[in-house]
Amino acid sequence: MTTDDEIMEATFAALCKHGYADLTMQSIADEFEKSKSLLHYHYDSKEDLIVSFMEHLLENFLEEFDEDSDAEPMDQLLRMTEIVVEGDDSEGPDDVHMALLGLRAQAPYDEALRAQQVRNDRHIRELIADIVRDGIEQGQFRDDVDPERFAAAFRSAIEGAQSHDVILGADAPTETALAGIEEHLLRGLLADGETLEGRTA
Amino acid sequence: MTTDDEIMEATFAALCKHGYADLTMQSIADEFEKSKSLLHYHYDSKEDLIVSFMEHLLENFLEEFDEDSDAEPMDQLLRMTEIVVEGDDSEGPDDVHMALLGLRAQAPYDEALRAQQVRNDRHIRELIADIVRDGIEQGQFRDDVDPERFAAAFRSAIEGAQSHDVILGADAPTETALAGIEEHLLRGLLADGETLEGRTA
DNA sequence: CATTGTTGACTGACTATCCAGTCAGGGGGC
DNA sequence: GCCCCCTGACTGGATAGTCAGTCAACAATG
Repeated sequence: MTTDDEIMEATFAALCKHGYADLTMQSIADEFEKSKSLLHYHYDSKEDLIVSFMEHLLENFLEEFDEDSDAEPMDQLLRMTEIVVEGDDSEGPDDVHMALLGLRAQAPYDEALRAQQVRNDRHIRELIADIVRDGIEQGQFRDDVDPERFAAAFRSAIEGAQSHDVILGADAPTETALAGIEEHLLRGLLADGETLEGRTA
Repeated sequence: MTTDDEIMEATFAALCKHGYADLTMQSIADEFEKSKSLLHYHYDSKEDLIVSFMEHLLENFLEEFDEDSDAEPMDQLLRMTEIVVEGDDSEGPDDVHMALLGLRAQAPYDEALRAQQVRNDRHIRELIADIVRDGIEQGQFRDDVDPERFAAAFRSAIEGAQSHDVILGADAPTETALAGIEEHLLRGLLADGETLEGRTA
């Protein structure tokens, strides 16, 4: 593993432990074996490091999701719902999302962060819209659905649910929200004769 | 206006200007005419002040929304969508939401903040579920809708859209998200014969 | 009425601590 | 020898919180 990878991991660990507001270069350094000075050697500033970390997170999500790009459209949407709202079981459940939430909240005050977030948003909405277009072409989804409009609403819903899951912790109504998204957003997508039976988010 | 009110206003102003991560007692003090020491005189600690501020925000939202509790159910949902996603025109558009986002992101690391957020969430989901129940009773909404499940999905969607609006700023697809929520979430609520025509979010 | 406490709101100066970033230099591979 | 990673000690500035004391309002007392 390269030093840069180690720094990304340490940043992730520190962010989960302290949150963005209390994230310091020292707390990042404490999470790996080398020194704080080395962070400044590899990155010009704290902001520089954070922006790199955000790119790193986006790449990770895309790798994670691209695994099954040949699945059926509805299954892909269900899988995305699952990954976004609950997280992948391969890592700590809410950790990535806690880190992400802190970075997002900082975006309005930091142009570099905001720009990265905008790229992220565009990428994911296009991903959703493409899946919807596939579903329409294959006749599984209604053909009067506007893919972009659906993508915007769907992404708001799953990221909203993700935020609640992280913010409210044990008191989050995550299962209810998932069921609601499935029933009220995804089901309306289906063409006549198609059904959600046998699939689960 | 009492001193406490002034402090709440100053906290709000400082939070909008600097974001939670860079919020200091000094930056709050700079936003009003009295001294930083006075903040410590009225509140034991920074955390204490912030929690009070969160209660203050919730009260404000409820007052704002309770204005037209006798409107028709669908109009109430549309109005809530509008207020949550775009903000009320009476104040700066994104300011409250920027402040809110920062506080939310901090909740996982601060039990007092999290507890306040949980109360907030319960209150608002019950508000939505009650509106849905009204709509069902009045025959405007389908009677096979589960109010709690809808409330969870709806709240995720509008708060997700709110977050995007704040995070992405000018690049946010807010209009598209609003249209998507209206079309894919709210329309599915309507009983046969009812229509969204003539209403707008 | 005038003097004398008393209390609550408020302040400026202070401190101990912590922060991001710097810098001179160590050490190992090529 | 020279470049590339890397380090520990350092600095100047900022931070939350403290503290002694000011000031105006008010009540009680003579």
